Amino acid sequence: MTEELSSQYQPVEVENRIYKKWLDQTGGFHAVAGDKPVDKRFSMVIPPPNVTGALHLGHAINATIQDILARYHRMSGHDTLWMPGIDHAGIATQAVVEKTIFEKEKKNRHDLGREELVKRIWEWKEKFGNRILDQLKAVGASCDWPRTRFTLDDTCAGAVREAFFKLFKDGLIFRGLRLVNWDTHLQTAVADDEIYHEAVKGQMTSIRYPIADRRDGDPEYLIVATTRPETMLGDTAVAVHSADPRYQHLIGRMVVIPLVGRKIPIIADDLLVDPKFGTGVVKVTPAHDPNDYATGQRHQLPQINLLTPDGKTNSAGKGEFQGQTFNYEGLKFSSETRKRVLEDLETLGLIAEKKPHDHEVGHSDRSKTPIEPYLSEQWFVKMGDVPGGITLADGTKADGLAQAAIDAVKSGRVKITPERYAQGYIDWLAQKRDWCISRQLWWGHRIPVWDIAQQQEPMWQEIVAQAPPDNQANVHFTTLSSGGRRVLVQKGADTEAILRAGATDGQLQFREDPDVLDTWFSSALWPLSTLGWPKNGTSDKPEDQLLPYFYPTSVLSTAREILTLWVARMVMFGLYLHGDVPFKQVYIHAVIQDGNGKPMKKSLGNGVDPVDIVESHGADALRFTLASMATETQDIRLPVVKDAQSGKNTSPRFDAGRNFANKIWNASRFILSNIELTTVPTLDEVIQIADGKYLEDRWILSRLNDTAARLGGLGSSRERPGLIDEFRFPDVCSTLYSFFWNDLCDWYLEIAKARIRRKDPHVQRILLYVLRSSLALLHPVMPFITEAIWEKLPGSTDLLMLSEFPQADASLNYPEAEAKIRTIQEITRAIRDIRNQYNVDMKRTLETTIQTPAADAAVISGGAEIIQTLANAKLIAVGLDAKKPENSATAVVGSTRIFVSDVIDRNAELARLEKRRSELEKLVASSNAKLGNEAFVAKAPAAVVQGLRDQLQRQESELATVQNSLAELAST
RNA sequence: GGGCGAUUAGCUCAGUUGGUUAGAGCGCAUGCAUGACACGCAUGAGGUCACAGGUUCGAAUCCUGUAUCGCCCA
Repeated sequence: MTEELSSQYQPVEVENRIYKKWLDQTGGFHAVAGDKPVDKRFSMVIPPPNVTGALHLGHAINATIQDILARYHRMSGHDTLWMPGIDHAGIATQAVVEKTIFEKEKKNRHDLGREELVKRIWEWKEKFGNRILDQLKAVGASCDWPRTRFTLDDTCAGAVREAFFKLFKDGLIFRGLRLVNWDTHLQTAVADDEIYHEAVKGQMTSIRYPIADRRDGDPEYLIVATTRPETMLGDTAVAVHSADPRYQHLIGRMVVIPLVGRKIPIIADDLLVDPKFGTGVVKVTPAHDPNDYATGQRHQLPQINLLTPDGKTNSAGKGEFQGQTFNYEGLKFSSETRKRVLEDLETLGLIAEKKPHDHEVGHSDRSKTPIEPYLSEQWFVKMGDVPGGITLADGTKADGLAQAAIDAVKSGRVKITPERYAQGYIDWLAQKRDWCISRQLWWGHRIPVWDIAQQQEPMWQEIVAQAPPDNQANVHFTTLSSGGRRVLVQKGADTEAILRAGATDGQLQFREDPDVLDTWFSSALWPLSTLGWPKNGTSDKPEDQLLPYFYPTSVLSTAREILTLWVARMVMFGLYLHGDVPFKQVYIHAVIQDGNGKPMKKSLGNGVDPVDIVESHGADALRFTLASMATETQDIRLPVVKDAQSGKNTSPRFDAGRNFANKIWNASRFILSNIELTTVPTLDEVIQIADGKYLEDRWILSRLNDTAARLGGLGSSRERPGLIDEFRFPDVCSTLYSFFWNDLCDWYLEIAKARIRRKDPHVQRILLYVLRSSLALLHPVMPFITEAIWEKLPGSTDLLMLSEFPQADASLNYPEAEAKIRTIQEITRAIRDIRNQYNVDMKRTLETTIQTPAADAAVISGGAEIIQTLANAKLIAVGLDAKKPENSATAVVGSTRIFVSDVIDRNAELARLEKRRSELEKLVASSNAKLGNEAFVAKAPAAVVQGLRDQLQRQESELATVQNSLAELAST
């Protein structure tokens, strides 16, 4: 044994081998639908990482958390499914691949064409897209790999089609003209979360708008300040505050837009206008600013779009003013047009003031170019309430999609941990803002909508009517309320064939919608699609059994920034499409920052690559450290340092995990090299041994049992939840750590060494039993090292990961042994303290006399062997009448006095005792003050008062003992 | 501007309904090659719980306000 285990744990040597062994023996952690009751099933879906992604610490901490849960539940005998997969991440992926192609071939997407670009992205995906999954494996993730899904694969595509079709038929998808965030470089709408804001040095320009039809007392101009003068070409009003005395009388009158010459009304809008800011007059450009858009809606103002999709001024950007013509068409909107507008205004003398002004400008995360608010036709999912309500898949009614998702959290059907995050979720949904789901991209789920030439609709109807009935149900015609376009929506491959057949005949004209769906649309279906929806146990195929068995999933563990974008939408779709919530619990994990509280970012160079840590410290060390950090606060700091040798970022925090792994390795090595057993003893055998003469055996079993109870709770159905069930991962780690390191290694192994040396078979059994259980308790957090040691246990054949998670057992509770060992530990520490204080060599045995009341004397005498071993002491006498030897040092523990002979240093002794006396006097004074307070004695619970009295008595007794010792010292 | 979080030992964090002397790891100090482990062992030092009020017999804990940092939403 010893020769094959090195004295330092080498994780790289074992991790690959162990992971392969798991894969081989479990079919890749494969789970199938079984026949267990609901409370014996456990399922999770992984938040699918982007296909372009590489593992970062956020992934690593979340994978660790999920894997702890998965392994714990699997070991608890639950059918456990952890569904893995990756997200096609529409805009991010397309941008990455487009960039690569451009760098290599100097071709853009239009040069390649749609089909070719999509083909190239698929090739790229096949080549690089699984990297992050391999990295997750390096961390130990026990996902059901054979089931790995991709949001763009056929199964997910089927779910997307089905969902879109149902939403559309129910009138919950509509076409609308809305202001969207427009990326003029990529020429697509982008979501709010794909935008970052950057401070830009700009200019606040005050422009004079002439008042039309001036009357007496009217000013000549209204002065309007703006940072974006080019948008004035699309102004459709100017707004003032209704209570502003400067302008009240002008409300309802008109101004003329310079350069354009259009007359626009002066309106009152108290939401838009802050009369204290600037001149108190605001221009309103509904088509180019979100606030103005809302204002436009309130006042039914026209919307004038000035922008072409590629960011230039369109034909609306011209006009006549004061007899001159101005035309900005074709100029770049926010740069060239702005410059020209300012020049022209300057020439006309209409600029009242210019001053520098820093403001925040939204930039596209993908192209890094400024975002333009852009009025365009997009597809939306209706989030708000619908007259008459909507019907969810279980037949119940809801006011609307957003409301259904709000109610699921409010009613507790979905429980969010930490609870405070529920409010943000509810507040966001309560806005019920319609969800723009179309993206002008090529990489993604194509929107399954076809425009039909109006006169051909009868022909369509005819073709469909001739199709098999099954297929007829898969198409839906409608006329859009906006614009009156006829469209057809369809799902299923067969109907698509019909469409294409009709088209190739040349008789029919239809145009497939060019856009793709927002990536979150397919992500929102993730728990459904990965489990096989819309199929629902409709066939005997195993993959069709997953949905009824594992849905709703048990836990979703994720980061807070996607609570709204992703979690809320999954809840919505789960209820609407399948009639139940997608998960019962949501756990939001903390975000790891660097040591200065800054988020880890590539651009800051402050990130730690988890793969580096796996290489330098081992996956178990990484996991233990991350789990120790997974608190319920929102941010956690990880001090980052650059490793001098490798030049890579790392953190000393990971050493704690590595050291713990090494400790586990060496303790196991020690135990295994000293046992001569061929099987692991049973619980009954161990209880029989514990009932023998060795106090420490009962104690360590009791400590082990307490650890199991804390981690996993009590009872087979966990009537009392354990730390893992409550997501208290740092407590899980510290409980494991203190049991294994302090109780087992520091105390039990040291006590047991004498019996180990004389090959006591009983101590071997206790050691093996405790080690085996410890490995099982540690396994969810540190799977590799525990599995590797497990292999070496006598008679070991099965995988640890498939063994039973130890349950607490009342017959292993030994409270009396725990109390006795506590006393023995105190005495031992006191003797060791004297040895340290007086610098006595470890090799010298200390002759010790202990003066103590009868009750403690029995305990101490019973534990004499332990004390003598661990403190290298020899107990000369123990008892109330034990006398202080000449020239001895004194330690005081409660009312016990410990005399260590022949180490006396009078001054040091005096100092020690004085210090303790001073501490005790303060404590006694404090306790006396409390007990002297009549209000306290009258109002505090009796138990608290009595507790304090007992404490005071102990303090006084110890103080008397110390004073006694001081007096003795003075008299010698 | 609105909401949320954090502020406890040099550092990173615990501290579960208010109640006995506020804990851990790292770091620090002293000693130690001890038949598992120096990625170790033993012992120790180190905290007016951000600040100011308040409630209470009693506050790190509850309330109000202030400051600093951070996150989310607009």
